[in-house]
Amino acid sequence: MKLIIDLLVDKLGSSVNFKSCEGGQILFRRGDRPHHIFGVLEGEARMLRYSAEGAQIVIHRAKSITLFAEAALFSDHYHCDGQATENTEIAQFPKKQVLHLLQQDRDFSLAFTQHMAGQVQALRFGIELRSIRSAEDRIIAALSLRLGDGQTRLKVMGTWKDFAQDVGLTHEALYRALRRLEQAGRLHRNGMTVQLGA
Amino acid sequence: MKLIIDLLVDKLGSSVNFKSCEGGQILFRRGDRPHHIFGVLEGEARMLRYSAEGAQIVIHRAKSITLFAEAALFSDHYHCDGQATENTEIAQFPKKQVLHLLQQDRDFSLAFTQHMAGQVQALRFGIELRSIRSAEDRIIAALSLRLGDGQTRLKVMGTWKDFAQDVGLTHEALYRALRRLEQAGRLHRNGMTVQLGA
DNA sequence: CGTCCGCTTGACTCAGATCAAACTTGGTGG
DNA sequence: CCACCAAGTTTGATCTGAGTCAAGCGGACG
Repeated sequence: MKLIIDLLVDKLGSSVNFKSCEGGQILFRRGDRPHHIFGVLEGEARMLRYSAEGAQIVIHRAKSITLFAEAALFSDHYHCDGQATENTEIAQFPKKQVLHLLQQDRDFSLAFTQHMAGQVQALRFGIELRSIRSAEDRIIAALSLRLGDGQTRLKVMGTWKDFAQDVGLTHEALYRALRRLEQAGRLHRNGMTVQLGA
Repeated sequence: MKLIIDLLVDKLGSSVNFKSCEGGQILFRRGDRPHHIFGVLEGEARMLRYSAEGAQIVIHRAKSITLFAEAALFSDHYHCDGQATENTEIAQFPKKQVLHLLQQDRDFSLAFTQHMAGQVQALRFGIELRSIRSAEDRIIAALSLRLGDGQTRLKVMGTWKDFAQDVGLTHEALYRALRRLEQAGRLHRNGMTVQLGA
């Protein structure tokens, strides 16, 4: 199945606005009228708010090939700042037209809903995952969920450092836990390929 | 704005199936054909999978007045087990009819998408929140986000114990951090009402 | 050839988890 | 009206394991 970003690009055609941003560049400010929702094609964007004390609060780090600020579709103002973390390629999708699509194009609407449902599912697990205190159990849980039905091997996407981020550990903690898991025979690995169990 | 569960109940009328479940009761099993999506009206339901080693992995704890297993709308099988954690009131929404609504009822479809977008937003922040190591900063961040624009006071919903769960702390750690915040003058509280800053 | 970055390991610290216990508070029922 | 129970709240002592800082290795890539 197709990425929702690609689907949006297909459907909206020339209305999509591609943009190269430098690190730190502001995409929108809290309170602005939202005219777009966004996709990160390359790099990273952050959603920020500020505490009563003025400290930055990171709401979300949008990584490559993901949509963000979708909630702006249903609001008359952004509820946080959006900023490119580093040099980043952004796609801007006009809110008005996306809403129009959602209302007029049933296939798109369903695909969009499906995408959101998948996100919700993944994010919920992300939270439960982070409530597993032990690094080893957390890793086993994260990997187990990526396994198919009777499967016991899988190839982890990206680097182990990325994986550490995904599961909410420092890379050091991850490497150590992996080693312990290997020593205990609970897991074997070869590069990015992992074998659970014996 | 109306809760999505109430909207579903309104729209689907008598097709909605209400059900009282005892703790431990199975709602569906992984691999079953999904005929429903669910809402928790009272109590709690869990989504479970199992690691290669046979250990339970909690995917999600669905609390009161929330929808769960939405992803089943777009799958021909449940990808995890669903179980009532305790005595629980469940609403069962027939998948077929929900899909029909999504396709035929533009208002509902948009409301559903809006609901999912809100969920995604909240869950993303839940994850970022949990990456704040310090209990104090975590609490400030969680509270700050619940504040309106120029606001500085708010009433926390539920008990402090619930709040501790929400932000991923033990209640002990929460109470201690609250005390430190009060002593430092970063926060004042009176029951469930909190004043940020001086 | 040199630089960058992922990978790996070591030593140390500390804040939150855990276990335990006491004290509120609200509601129930006799 | 009070005894009682359940659940939230609060505090203390202790422990543990992930974070942090630091350093070294090795492969990829220009």
